[in-house]
Amino acid sequence: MLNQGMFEEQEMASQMGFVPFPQNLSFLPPLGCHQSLKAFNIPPSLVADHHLPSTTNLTHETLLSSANLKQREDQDHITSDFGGAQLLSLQRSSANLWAWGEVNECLGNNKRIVNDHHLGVATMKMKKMKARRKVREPRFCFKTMSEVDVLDDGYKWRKYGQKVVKNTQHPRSYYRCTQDNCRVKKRVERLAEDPRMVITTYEGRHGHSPSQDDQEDSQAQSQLNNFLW
DNA sequence: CGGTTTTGACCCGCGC
DNA sequence: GCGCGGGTCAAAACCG
Repeated sequence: MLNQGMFEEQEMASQMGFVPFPQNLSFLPPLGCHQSLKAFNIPPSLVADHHLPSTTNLTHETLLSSANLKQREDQDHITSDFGGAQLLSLQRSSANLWAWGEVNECLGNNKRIVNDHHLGVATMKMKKMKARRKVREPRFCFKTMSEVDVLDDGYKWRKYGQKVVKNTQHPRSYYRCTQDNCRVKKRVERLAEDPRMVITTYEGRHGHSPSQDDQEDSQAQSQLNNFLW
């Protein structure tokens, strides 16, 4: 829940026409998304909200951060004071409670070694799938007004699925980072109520930097956006 | 020809 | 237990 102070803060910032993304975060949103926001220079009119449109029973997603587990633990009582830029709520959502609970669980169980040699291929596959779905990374989500569905955030993505979700006319697309050993995913969809809005949800954290080429592209994109805005 | 997208099938979690 | 809906897989199609 946002407290009254934060509402006022947001209101004020909106009137000023700019939402400064906190630069002095010691714990950054996953995946270098802060970089994306910074690069895109997203004003409040375009970052209308931060929530997580998903199948989870989430009512208020946050622009959360996740440098490490301990910091997550400490965030329960933080009212996001980032050097005066109290514009992002840091709150433990139900979805992320679930996510972090599972991360903890997996960390605790990482000594478990299973000998799968005797198992059939199908069973192996199933176990892999279960293992993969066991860990749900923290998510970071923002909403922008954009003609294009996929914002260039400097990373290379490969689409691995598309789904029409219930009660929406626009399909949701699923992307995975193409970098080896990088398991970061993102979902892109258009808001049902306002198709001009694109909702991008990142899951996980990159363990690498964007490619040089893409960074240049991103800068070009950013300049284009600045021009348009 | 290699990387990417498309798309139907499948799996899993959840609510009833 | 069953059905529903979201998320993922993987083969085929596509593309540069």
